[in-house]
Amino acid sequence: MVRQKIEIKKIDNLTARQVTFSKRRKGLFKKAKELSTLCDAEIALIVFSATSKLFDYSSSSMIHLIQRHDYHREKSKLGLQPLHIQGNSHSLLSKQLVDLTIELKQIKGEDIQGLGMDNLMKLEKLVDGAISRIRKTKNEKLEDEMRKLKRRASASIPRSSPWLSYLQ
Amino acid sequence: MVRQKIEIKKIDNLTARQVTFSKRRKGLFKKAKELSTLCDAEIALIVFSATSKLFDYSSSSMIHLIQRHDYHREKSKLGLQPLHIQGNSHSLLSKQLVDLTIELKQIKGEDIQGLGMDNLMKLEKLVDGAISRIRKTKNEKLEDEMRKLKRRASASIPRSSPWLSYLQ
DNA sequence: GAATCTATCATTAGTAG
DNA sequence: CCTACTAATGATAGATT
Repeated sequence: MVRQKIEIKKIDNLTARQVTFSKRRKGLFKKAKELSTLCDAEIALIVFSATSKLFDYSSSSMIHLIQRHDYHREKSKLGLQPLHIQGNSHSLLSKQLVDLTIELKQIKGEDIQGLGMDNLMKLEKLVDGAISRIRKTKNEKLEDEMRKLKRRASASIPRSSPWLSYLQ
Repeated sequence: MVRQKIEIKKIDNLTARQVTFSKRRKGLFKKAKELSTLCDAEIALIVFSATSKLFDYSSSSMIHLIQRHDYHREKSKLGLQPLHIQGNSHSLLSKQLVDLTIELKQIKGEDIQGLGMDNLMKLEKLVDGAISRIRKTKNEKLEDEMRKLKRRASASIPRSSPWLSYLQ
């Protein structure tokens, strides 16, 4: 038989429904992954079959995405409680977590599309500072190692040894 | 121009990425709804754009699905706590908070005395990547502004206007 | 159930408005 | 930010194994 266009309502036939579920589920997950890759989006997808089997996918961590989702709702829908976090200390923690996560991502140079020029320049300055501190520390450590090496060397080798003179 | 098959990796061009995001996101939500209807499945879909905008869909209640998801994890991954339902998740949250805070400090180049050479070099690499991404984004934004300006200019000003020719 | 096939339908890249 | 267009790619219904 040739393929028919189907109407979007529950498929009556059990076997046909299961087959379609398996095929379309696969397609859906594929599309979700593609969107995440192509457009740098964070995606969480949860699917329960009619028989309560779980299938899920998340481009990063499911907990993080779900918390971010809550956080968003909390912010936007005035005063609406985050959905599954009880008590204020908890939601405060979760808010801090989301804020920190965002800050961290931005410092890593991710999720910065939404920033304006001014914030981008602030970020650049911050990261510039970071890298110079990191390099400074690296150099200090290197010099430290050098000094140790040198001390050990001059203790066990005659001072006149020519191949170490460049350290002195 | 004729359509090309595209490879699944992050789209470079900012505008193209946004357009594709909008189109494919629409398609993804449609497919999710269809699957839910056709096969009687429960589905939750959360999408964050690169600019941190939230889009979501749930065939029933989001909270219900998320809790069901947690419950499933709890059962299957021996003893792993449900992620955001009271009780111990509090300590889990605060541990994450502490870890994140430390990571953030170190990326800013603070509190790095205790690190070894290997970790310092990893940090340097990370921050190097960050700064180039930040600069790239800055440039994209600049170019975008330029393009807009240019378009507006050529639309409202006779093409022969000499003082804008450098933009063309 | 899963894999394969293929005619058909559905989505979308590239572009313009 | 949409909407619309079109040619091409991609997904899948229905059947078979």
